[in-house]
Amino acid sequence: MAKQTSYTMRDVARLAGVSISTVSAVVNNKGIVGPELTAVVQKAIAAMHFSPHAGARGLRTGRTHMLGLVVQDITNPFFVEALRGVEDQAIEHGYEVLVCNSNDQSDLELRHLDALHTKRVDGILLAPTDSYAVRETLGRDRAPIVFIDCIPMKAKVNCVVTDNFDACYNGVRYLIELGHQRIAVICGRLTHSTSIDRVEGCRKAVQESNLVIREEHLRQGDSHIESGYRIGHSLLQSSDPPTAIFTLNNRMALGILRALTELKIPCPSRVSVMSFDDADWAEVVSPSLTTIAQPTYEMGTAAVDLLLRSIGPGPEQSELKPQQILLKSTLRIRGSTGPVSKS
Amino acid sequence: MAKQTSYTMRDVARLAGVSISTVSAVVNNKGIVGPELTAVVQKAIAAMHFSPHAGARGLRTGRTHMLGLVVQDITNPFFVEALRGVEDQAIEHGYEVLVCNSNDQSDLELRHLDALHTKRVDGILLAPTDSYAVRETLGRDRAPIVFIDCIPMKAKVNCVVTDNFDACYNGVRYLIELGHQRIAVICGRLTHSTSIDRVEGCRKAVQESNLVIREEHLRQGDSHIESGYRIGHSLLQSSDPPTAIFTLNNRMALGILRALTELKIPCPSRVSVMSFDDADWAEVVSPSLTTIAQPTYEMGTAAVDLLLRSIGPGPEQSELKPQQILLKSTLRIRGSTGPVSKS
DNA sequence: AACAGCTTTCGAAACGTTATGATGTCAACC
DNA sequence: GGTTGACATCATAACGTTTCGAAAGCTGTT
Repeated sequence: MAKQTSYTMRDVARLAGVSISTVSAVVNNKGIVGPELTAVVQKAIAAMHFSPHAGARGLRTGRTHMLGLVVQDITNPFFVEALRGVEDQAIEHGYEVLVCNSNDQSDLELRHLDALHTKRVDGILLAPTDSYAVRETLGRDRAPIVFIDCIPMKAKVNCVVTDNFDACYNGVRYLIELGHQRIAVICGRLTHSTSIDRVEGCRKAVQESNLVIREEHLRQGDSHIESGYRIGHSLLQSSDPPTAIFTLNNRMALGILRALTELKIPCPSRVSVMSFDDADWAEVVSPSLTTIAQPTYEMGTAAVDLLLRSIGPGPEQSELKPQQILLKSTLRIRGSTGPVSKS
Repeated sequence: MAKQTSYTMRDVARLAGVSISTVSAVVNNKGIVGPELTAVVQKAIAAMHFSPHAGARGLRTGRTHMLGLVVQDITNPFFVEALRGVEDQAIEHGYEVLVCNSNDQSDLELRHLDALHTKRVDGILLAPTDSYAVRETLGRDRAPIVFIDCIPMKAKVNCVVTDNFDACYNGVRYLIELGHQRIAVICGRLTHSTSIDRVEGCRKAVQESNLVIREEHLRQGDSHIESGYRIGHSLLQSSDPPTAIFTLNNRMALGILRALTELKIPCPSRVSVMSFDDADWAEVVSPSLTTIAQPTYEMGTAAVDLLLRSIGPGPEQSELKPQQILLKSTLRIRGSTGPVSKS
């Protein structure tokens, strides 16, 4: 018959004929229990399939060994890859990860943050949907936070991000070297530092060559295929279409590609396409997609490292100064970009 | 100065000038506290940003309001989509989800399962890597489990799966109707009920038309692009290549597509390609990919519903009989499949 | 006046751990 | 032979909730 409830240390202690404290000491490898007693206790533990109650332990120690990860959109492979990094690094250090998808809704994000606080996670990794909303809760005596992918405006906080400015600067320079002068940029929401920095990077490269990004060539999308498709159509059918399109997110690039096929515009001979974020299909899609690849997995692991450092070993809220870790991206040149067509 | 630790009900009680039990009653909306006192307490709660300590609560009530989700491979968009369903449905019912990626390693899977038990999650959703290994721990007095995507061999358990047999039967029938006679099938690991059922479905359709799947046309892959690519190469360069390739996983289809482009074999005019699992890129890739789409998100929500039902309202392990929920898939015909070439 | 039956509030005992200080044992030292 | 210290074990008090039964304050009935 199935037991209603698991065994406790009390049960183990009784079976082993020792005190509860001794069991506890064995479970936690304190190394202060004699070898023969240790063996007896371990046998009892094994026999009962005892496993300590993390809740009770957390109540006592103030540590839950759980980390919270809140992402804007788990549908985006970028965040999945980051999640992998986070999880691997977390379990490496004996932590579990509570994953929350805020689905691009700022209210849901706040609800998740509250829930994580209630669960008393030891730390939070946050790719914010709405950095303004989040900042308000920041001051409270909550778990330390590390931001990923995005720096909440002006705030001095721990974060791990790509060098977005640099990456875009280099990407656009590459396009310019191919001879492109009319470059369109499709960005994400401009409330995000991520988008802002990327656009700035593009601007810098363009300005250095005495070019500009025309007003009508800077578009804002929502990071889904559809929006790329829509914007692609509009861009390509305009009176003076760009010769290169730079998408700041790879799913939008898929939309562009679809628009191109539909309109029978050859790529890259007529229009080049380049995209932020690599993907496993980038190589396979036709034409294969030139991308700027972020070290996404490493972003996850680095964020956990930083977080764990700021959690510290004991319950003391060690006040280290906030760190911003900048990761380098790499340009992966493939088939979708080429020299500008002589028209 | 930041507090070391959050406020407790004791603090709230003191501030509101009431007893702890009263605070508890208010927090839990027991509806037994007078209106004016309720207001006072709520004010105190708000003022202190009090949030109850879930660990302590769980210790007392035996419920943690956490669900564990263990998947083989979070890299696979299929599981991400299921995860979305799980999460949405979970928070809908006031649960959080602890996500674990077992990375196709059975030992890691068991470690996750142990960790979840230690955390005393109220229930577990499991897409098993190794259903044999898992079954051993099953009997113990642990949280109820619902399997997703895969039925652990012969065991009578709760699960939510696609009607894999049926889906493949229909898919292959469609290929046969197009005139294909030499159909290759690339399956996943045959220790999985999923793979087995799918292959059986293919076999049935083929046999009904007095055809066979040749030995050398039934290959086993590992669900990653590379393996599709490798197998594709080998299949296409064999002396008597198939006219249609059916991949039981969509990333392998990407590999096939790459092999086709590389070998300059036109699709679908020379070889048709069909794949299990839909993807957002399926429409965009060229040729667009014919797929069998599983209702993945619904698989997640249905699994949570089933799990929550078997958790029941109280701590009593309600012994409902195990249910197997079968979901229907749909065939999405696109550009990668066509009539067999007259050779 | 005494009591019964409500309703509202409270006190105290769990829940399963860990940590601290106390107790007991034994060997070694003067 | 006592004192010291080192070591191994234990009893007990937290940790922050929920829950149960008791207490207190009413209203209405006998």
